[in-house]
Amino acid sequence: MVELPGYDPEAGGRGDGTRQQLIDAALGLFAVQGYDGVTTRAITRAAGVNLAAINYHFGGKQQLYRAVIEDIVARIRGRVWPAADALEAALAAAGGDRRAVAEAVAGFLRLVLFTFIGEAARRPIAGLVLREYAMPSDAFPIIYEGAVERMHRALAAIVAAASGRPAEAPEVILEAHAILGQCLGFAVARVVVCRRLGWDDYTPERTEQVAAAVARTVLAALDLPPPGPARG
Amino acid sequence: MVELPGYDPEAGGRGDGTRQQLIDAALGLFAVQGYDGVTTRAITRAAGVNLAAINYHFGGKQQLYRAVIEDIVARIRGRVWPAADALEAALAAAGGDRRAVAEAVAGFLRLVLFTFIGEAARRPIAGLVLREYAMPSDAFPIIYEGAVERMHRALAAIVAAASGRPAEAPEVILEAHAILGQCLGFAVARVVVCRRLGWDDYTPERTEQVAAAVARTVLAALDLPPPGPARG
DNA sequence: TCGCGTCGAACAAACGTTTGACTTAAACAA
DNA sequence: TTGTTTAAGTCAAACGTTTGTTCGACGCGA
Repeated sequence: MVELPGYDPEAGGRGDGTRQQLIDAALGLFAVQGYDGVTTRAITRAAGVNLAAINYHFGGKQQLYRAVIEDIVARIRGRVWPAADALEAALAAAGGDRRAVAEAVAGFLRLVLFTFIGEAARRPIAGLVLREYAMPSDAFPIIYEGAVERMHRALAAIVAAASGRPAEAPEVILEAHAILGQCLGFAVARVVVCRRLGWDDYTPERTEQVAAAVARTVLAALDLPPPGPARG
Repeated sequence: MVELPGYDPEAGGRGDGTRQQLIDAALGLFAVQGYDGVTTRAITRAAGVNLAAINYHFGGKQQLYRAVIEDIVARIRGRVWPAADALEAALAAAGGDRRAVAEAVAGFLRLVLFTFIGEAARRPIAGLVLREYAMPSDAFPIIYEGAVERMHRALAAIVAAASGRPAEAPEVILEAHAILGQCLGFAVARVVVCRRLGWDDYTPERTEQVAAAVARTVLAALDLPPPGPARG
């Protein structure tokens, strides 16, 4: 983590290691404490680099934040876009087979949930995204166009496929967002969920429980067959 | 603590007005910009009072924040607790009448939604609560025990009544939270919803649309009859 | 008179940023 | 090889500003 000074941790320029270390450290801190709650000194200390490195590599705290956003959007995009494409292809291929639709939906929801609350390493990503929801900065369009909108359209396609209504209809979009909210709710209100259930934190097993509950609720809401005990 | 019974806010001491002005101004600012994003100078300027008033009346910025939390919890409690009591009474009275259960549920959801996103004046409340979800301070227990848990238990009672399972079962609690998430999602991701639908902001009419979409989704998920076009 | 509340001014600490000297790796000439 | 140059990167120290907080004087009703 804290690389020894003087030597390049990776091939290429000497400073590439410092740059990435700053982004990684800043991601974790921004996600937990917010932009204003984090000082440049805290970031550089966590990254194990000199205080002046932020301004040298990024030009300032604000530009570092933007770099962090671009970094996580690239990561989300690599995960969500292929899944969204696959989902829409599966919906088209399913035709009227509601059981096939249900399975595609459940799989997509599982991926969204695990992206949000699954691995602890991925949690800062959700934290930053939710923070941009609550207090959009000028980096919000990057997130929206790079990741959120694609996921949202996929969810609208789900509702459209299950109900036969057009995916662009406002009520379909609203219902799609209601479904997204079910996933979001477990990310944004983690503290509440854990407190209610006596959990200290999410674990992979508990995330499976959450995913199962969300799948039950969503599939029932869409009048799709519930997930069978075993694959059909 | 912030209680006023027996005392009237204005006619009493000279400083009672200043105290409330500070709480009101701080609520709006904290909700939009977060604790660290707001300076004591901005608060006192917005409240139209002297800079030293915060420390005189509350002892510091942190204690002012706590007073704000206690203030909004009292407001939420006055709205949510009676509704939750009424809901559970209605559920008990409904017995096996699923249409009656559906109506009680829809009414409760509407109230929750309007509390979160309805009137613009009430929006800072949701903003602060969601902020405490994301970054719990030592004031979080006040919110949780004063408002959130009661609402959460009412939602669990809904799921229990609709499905016949015990309200304390973990999967029932999880599904209840999934329902809450549908409401939360429209508060936390207001920017996304508005962007997707070309809205500039929520209006009372649009909140009705949202409430209708949530009601459809939730009632379908609980296998309850959909809301009729007119009251039955 | 006293005590409460308000006010402008000032405080020390922390903030983001800048500076200039130093270190390092690679390129070039002999 | 050897010596020099060059540019990139690192570093401790300091910059000016803003932060939350404190202070002492002042106004006013009791």
